[in-house]
Amino acid sequence: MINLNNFIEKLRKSGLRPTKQRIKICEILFSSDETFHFTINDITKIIEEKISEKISLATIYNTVHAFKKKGYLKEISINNEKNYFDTNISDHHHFFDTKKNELIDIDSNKIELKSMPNPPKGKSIKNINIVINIENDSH
Amino acid sequence: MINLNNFIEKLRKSGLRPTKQRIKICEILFSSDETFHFTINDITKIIEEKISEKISLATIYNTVHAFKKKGYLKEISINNEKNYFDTNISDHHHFFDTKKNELIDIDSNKIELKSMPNPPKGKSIKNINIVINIENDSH
DNA sequence: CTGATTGCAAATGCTTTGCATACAA
DNA sequence: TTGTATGCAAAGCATTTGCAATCAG
Repeated sequence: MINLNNFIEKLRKSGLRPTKQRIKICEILFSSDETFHFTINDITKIIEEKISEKISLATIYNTVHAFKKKGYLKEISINNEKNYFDTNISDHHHFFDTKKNELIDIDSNKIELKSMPNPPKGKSIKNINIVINIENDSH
Repeated sequence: MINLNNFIEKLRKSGLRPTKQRIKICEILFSSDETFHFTINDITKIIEEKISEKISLATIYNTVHAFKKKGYLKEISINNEKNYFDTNISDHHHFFDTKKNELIDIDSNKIELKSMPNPPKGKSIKNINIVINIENDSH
């Protein structure tokens, strides 16, 4: 049983007013302990289907970006077609199923670089982004 | 000295008619041996500045996509903001300078994975995409 | 000639913005 | 009451599409 007060607390703590819309979106995103990968379109559909009161698209964009800024979500670059967000904010990488357009987390310690190339002079490494594209066998 | 006939040949061989526009774009992209990273906007500007006759945006899109389909270009996913193409079609990865929005190639053999995570059942690895974001020192 | 290619303008898709209304504190 | 947040419709931007005019073979 999920306690909405947790979400309300969470929002308040980070300086976001706990509005009906934000709480609803929290419920959708953070009710499960499992990682949730989604596009704006995905949650918009979920809201349309499961929720009695509509939330405007602008608010959905606002909220997702606010959550990202507060560190509750990570934005993921997979390809140039879709923009994904991830409730797993830890340092990690992804499998991407190119047929099903589905993301699977890869723990950071499961994937290590043997030889790391030196960054150009005067530059240092900020972060590393690894996507392993996968497809069905028999190719 | 670049011979346009090379481009004309190249185009003909792959079944693309060597039009004025396509040859011009070949010149811009393939005259140097060095890797060239660009967005559609980049070449559009180059064409506007350096070329007497304009090439319509639709044709630029057409041509770049045709070249990609023929294997002369690779499309690169760096982030969700810009869509890059690369004249280096070999298997390789990239540094991305997040301040200058600049790409630098990393040879495939300079960056090896120590431990490779197993793909989910029934799936096999298609390709791996690594982007190392870099920034100026003193951060 | 004949089908491929170009160029324009309109259409699309996704995201952002401006502003009046509603809401939380 | 006061500043935030919402929702709508309009605007923005990158990309694609439809189609008539043009070009290559």
